[in-house]
Parts: sequence; C-alpha cells; structure tokens
Amino acid sequence: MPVAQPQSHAYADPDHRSDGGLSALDQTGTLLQVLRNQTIFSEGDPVNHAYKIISGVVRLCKHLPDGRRQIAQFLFPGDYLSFVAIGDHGFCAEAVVDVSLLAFPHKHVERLCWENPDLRARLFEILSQRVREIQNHLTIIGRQTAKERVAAFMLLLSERLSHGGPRIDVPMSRYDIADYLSLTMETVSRTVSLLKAARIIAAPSLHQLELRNLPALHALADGMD
Amino acid sequence: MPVAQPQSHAYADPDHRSDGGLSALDQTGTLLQVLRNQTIFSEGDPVNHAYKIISGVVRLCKHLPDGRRQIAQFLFPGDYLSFVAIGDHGFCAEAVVDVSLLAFPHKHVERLCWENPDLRARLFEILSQRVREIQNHLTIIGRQTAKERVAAFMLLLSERLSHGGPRIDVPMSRYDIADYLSLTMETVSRTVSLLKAARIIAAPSLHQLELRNLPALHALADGMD
DNA sequence: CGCCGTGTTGACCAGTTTCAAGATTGGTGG
DNA sequence: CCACCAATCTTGAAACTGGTCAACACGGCG
Repeated sequence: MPVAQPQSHAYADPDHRSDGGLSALDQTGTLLQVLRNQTIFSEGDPVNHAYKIISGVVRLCKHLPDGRRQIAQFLFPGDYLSFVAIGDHGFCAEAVVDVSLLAFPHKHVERLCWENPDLRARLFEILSQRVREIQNHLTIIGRQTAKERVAAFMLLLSERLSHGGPRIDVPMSRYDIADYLSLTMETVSRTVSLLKAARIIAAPSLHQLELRNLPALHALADGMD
Repeated sequence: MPVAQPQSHAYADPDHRSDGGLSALDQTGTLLQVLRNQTIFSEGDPVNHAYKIISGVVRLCKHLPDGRRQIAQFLFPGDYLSFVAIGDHGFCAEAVVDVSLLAFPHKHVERLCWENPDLRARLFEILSQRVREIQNHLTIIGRQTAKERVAAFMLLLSERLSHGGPRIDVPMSRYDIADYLSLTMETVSRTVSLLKAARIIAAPSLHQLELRNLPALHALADGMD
C-alpha cells in the first residue's frame, strides 16, 4: 500500500484568527501533495498524523473483501482528517482529485493540546460536528430513496463547493457518488437524468452542476415528495 | 415532548479506577430513571446534560416527517450519551426498556474538563470510538444484505449484552431492530427464521437468543457468504 | 378465557441492481 | 486540428432483494 509521507517545509496559514489554537496548530504542519486516486492512508495503518485539507477533495472509504465499497465522507478544503488518534485507521483515505494537505504528527498535536487545553476543546467540537454529520448521512442512506439521496448530495456539494454562483463543479465520479450514497453508478446516473428532466438541475458539462430549483431540491431531500 | 429531568441525590460510583477523571465525573451525577419507551430528550432540544447509562438500553433515533425512523445507535450500560455539547440535539434518545442514568449538567462537565484536561482527553477518546462505530454501522447499512446486517447485529448484542453464557436476552422489539438495520420488521423476522433454520442461532423464547455457530455468524457479518 | 400488542408467514409488488449495449468525454498522438 | 482510443457515463431490459399488504399465530395480562 503506498502511504504518502510528509516531506516538505513548514507551511504558514494566511488565515490566522484566534480560534482556540487551531491556527497555531496549522502553522506547525508540513505541506503534502497527493495525486488523484492515490491513497493517503489505508485501513489498518497505524495512526501517525492528523491532516488538514488545503485544496482538493478526499474520500474516506471502507472496502469489503468482495469489492463492495462504502464512502463514509467526502472531505473538503478546511476539513480536518484523522485527528482521531486511536490505534489503527478504521477507514482509508484517498484523494478524489489532486490534493494538498497539511500533515501534523500526532505527538505534536498531543503536545499542543496539553500546552493549550483550548485546542483540544476545539477539536472536540469539530469531532462532535462530525458525529452529527455522519449520523445524518446514516439516516439518508438508511431510510431515504434514491431521489432523496441524490438531492441531499447535491445540497451537500452546494454547501461545500459553491463559489457564490449557482454553478458547482463536481470533482468526483459517478462511481464515487454511488458509493457515498449506497447506490449503484447506474441509479445515480438515472436519477440525475430525472432531475434534469424535471428542470430541478442543469448540467452544462459532465462534472458541472447548476441547481435551478433549490426549494424543490430541499423538498426532495427532506422527503416531502 | 416529555423531557425527563434529573431529580435525585448524588450517586456514588462503586467502580472507582483512575481513568482520566471519568469516575470523578461520575460521582457528580444525579440518578435519573426513565421508563420503557419514554423520551429522554428530543431532536431539537437544547443540550443541557450529558448522561451515563447505569442500566437498561437507550436508542438514539431520528424521525422523518412521514414516519420513517432511523436508529443510529443502541446505547448500553456504561455508555456515555450526549456529551457532545453543541447547540441542539441532532437525534432523540428514548428508553428501550426501563433505564437508569446518571445526568451531568454540561456546565459541570465543562468545569471539570478545565480543572482536569485529562478528562476532556478521555471524552475525546470515547467520542473517537463512537465515530468509528457509526462509520462501521454506516457500511453495514449501506453495503450489506439483510442476512449480513442481522448477523452483525447479533454479534453486537453478544458483545454488549452477553453475561458469559451463550444466552443473550434481546431487549428491543423487532421494530427497533429493523430501524437500526434499515430494514422492515418483516424482513428482520424472516431473516431470523432463516438463521434458526440453518442452526446458526436458536431462540428459546421470543426475546432470547443463543448463538449456536459463532464462526458462521462472523462469516456472514463479514460478507463471506 | 379472551383480548390486544407483537411477531411470523405468505403472496404480490416496487425500487434498485445487474447485465449489456451504446454514447460522451477527455486525453494522446499523428 | 482532427482522429482515435480508453475511460466514464447513459440508457434499456430483465432479475432480485427487500418492501407492502394482509392474514394468522403467539403470549402476556386483565
């Protein structure tokens, strides 16, 4: 398993607010580049570093022995990754597109946390938020239909990848989307076509998306079909 | 929405190891009893207390507007609950059977965390473990078949409720199990019957379970069908 | 003893997957 | 700049898993 290792010099975060020592932490990271579809770490690897995503998108996924795959989360610029420091990784992390990350040795994070208890409190908050997100994801996967799931996914993208305008570019493949939503690629494709036909979305190009009817999307995602 | 409130006197934890201030925390809790099927807190309620389950089983669930329900977790004696202190509850907590809990005002927990940073580190670990559990649950729900899900559930029960012997008593209804596994009650029932026919389990009574063939169960749960 | 909530079983149905055939897209090299 | 190729995506038809609806059984309790 190719495991990317930090190699570069210290990185200075331009955005340096007072945020419970988070930006102080960021300053200690080393920059790391990972190419599209490369593995950042694999399931079962010992946890050595925490990461912060600077640019690109990461998928957190689990592979079953027979090839089935579940993507637990997509992580976007600004997200922290693997600051859960227990034993081995329960999931593997892969770059959806070329990614740059800050890497922090866990020992380092621990030290900072002891010097500045604020920091751990802040990380605790972030982790709490994460729990909430996964639980919502669980409900979507567990109890919503294909249409509802795809709608929810598009709203996620618009929250995390919108550059102001209505146009979003979708960095991941249909296959990734399917494994995130626990569907097949085909079902995702069909459902997107359906939403296009209903004028709820438009797709100027394959990996671009325009949400034409936000209220309808929200209604769908919330199961008020 | 009936929200149970702590009412009782301080509770002394007999099990008082040095565990990062966790038992110190436990000593500050007030005992609280909640009857079967009563709500401990609802989705959207402000987060005021953290809890530790002393006895009984709790379900964490989300209700969709149209009646669909997803149970994110079952919580068992020893589990902490709602120590994620951000704004409002994202899920509701209900007693599966009569439950006794310790309740801790969150302000209190915060104060203890500042006095003793160990405690927050410990809570962080617990939360990390929780994340891992939910992610595994997500994979089960998302990518495994009915048989695999039921098998995984039985293994969970045996981990958390086994009293040494091979006999487990199953405190929750088929309906609860279904909503935990994202199936219907009927499918759970059928699948259990199937496993009985295959001599993998036995069910001396309706809410009792005996795992007759552990290896087969593990094989099923891991998708090596 | 009989009732009601809960669990089981059966027959049928629907949404999603599977399998298979094309259509787009993007990258490469002539 | 275009042609071609591989990868990705779309669409269609058939199969299947699990869901729905309905009847029935069980079991605890008045």
